[in-house]
Amino acid sequence: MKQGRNFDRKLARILRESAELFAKKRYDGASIRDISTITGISPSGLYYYFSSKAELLFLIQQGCIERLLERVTMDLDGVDAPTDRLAAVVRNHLSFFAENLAEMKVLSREGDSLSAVHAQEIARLRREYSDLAQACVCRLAPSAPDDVHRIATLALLGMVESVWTSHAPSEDLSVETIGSIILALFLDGVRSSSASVRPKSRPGPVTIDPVAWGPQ
Amino acid sequence: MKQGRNFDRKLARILRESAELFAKKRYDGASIRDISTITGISPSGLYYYFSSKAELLFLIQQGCIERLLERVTMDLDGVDAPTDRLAAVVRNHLSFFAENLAEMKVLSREGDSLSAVHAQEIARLRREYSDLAQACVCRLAPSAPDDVHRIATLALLGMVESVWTSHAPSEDLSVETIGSIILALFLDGVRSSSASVRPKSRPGPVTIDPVAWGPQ
DNA sequence: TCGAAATTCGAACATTCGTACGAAACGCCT
DNA sequence: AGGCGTTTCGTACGAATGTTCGAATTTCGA
Repeated sequence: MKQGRNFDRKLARILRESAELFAKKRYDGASIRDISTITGISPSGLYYYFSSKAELLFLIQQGCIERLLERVTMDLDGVDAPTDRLAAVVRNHLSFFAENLAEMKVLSREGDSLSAVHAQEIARLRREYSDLAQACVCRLAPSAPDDVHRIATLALLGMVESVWTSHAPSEDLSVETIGSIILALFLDGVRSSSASVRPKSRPGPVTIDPVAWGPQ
Repeated sequence: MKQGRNFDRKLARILRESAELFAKKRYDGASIRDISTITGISPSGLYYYFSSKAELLFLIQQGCIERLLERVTMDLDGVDAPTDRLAAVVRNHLSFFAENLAEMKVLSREGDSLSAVHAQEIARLRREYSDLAQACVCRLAPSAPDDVHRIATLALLGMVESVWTSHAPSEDLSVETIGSIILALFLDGVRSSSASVRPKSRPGPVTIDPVAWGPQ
């Protein structure tokens, strides 16, 4: 046997805990010895699971965006109406951010610090995701020029990201409410969306009700 | 004489050139010796102008956001119509970003890495700016609840920021065009704003910083 | 021109970093 | 139980980091 049964599981744990440390202290601010402390594995022992610190960062980012891509693809499957497709993208991006806060922070903040080949692979996956979102935007406003599609897509993803990176973790707004606000904002703007947002919803579970996401 | 005449001028030069290095290689990635190289001042000589590397970062961020605040305040002076006020905020934020790309990247990406007292001062200035923008959003949609105002403001500033930080290097869109797109997007949403954006204005192109995603 | 204040520098310090290496401990299969 | 491949660790190395300090140099008013 090349690797034991627990190899993948233990690596996954290292990636998860390292991601949380990177999210809290940044990539450069968290040393291998810090990771050793929180994982309980000696510094040299860690190198049995990855070959360099930069590769550790790459594995975190790669796993994160691959899961993000996989989930949005599943969520879009069978959805046809342009508005519904965009709603699915927003809902997916937002809830994935909420459920993988550490990894997504690392993904969005530590774009550098990668070797050239690793950076290229991450860039490829990011573009794949961005293109997927842009296609939804494009179908929603077919008459607009492509420049608008590009800027609007960038803006949409940036909206969600900025809300999560500069949002205090203990806010009382639910993911559903924030999603409704952002979706209404993106679809119809501040002026007409101000009245369409429903008042504070019941403190429901973190899972999202797909039906409640229409533009009403 | 306590300080020579050139002290402030030379410090300003150090801050500007350091900001560009921080924007390119991040705060942790740029060493004092790197700054020494690009400024032509020996490492120890730099410490005549600041007392620590963290203070250097603080001075960059403080100067940047203070100038940003000063300019948006001037731009808003005498403007009454809510729509015009928001347009002023968007245009100011966007053009300031374009003209101070390095400093703004440092301001938005290196929020940590500051001592507690320095971080508090920067946070205060940031909140001052954010409150100013939120007041404009509030006047634009008075009937919306405050939660919507907060999210919408966060989203608006995040849109602009994400456009600048993840802009593909080969874009030829002018600042005015991007501003029009974002403003229309924020006011009326994708659906109705797609037709309201003028096709392609002819103000001069904007030089865009390369990289951000290329091999480090 | 002289001397004090302002400015610059070279050299070195103590840490911390990522990582390599060889040996030890572990677990599984026959 | 024996033995082999997997996993873990202690130790140490070379490089790079932020910063200090005393001396050298420059600047400029009197």
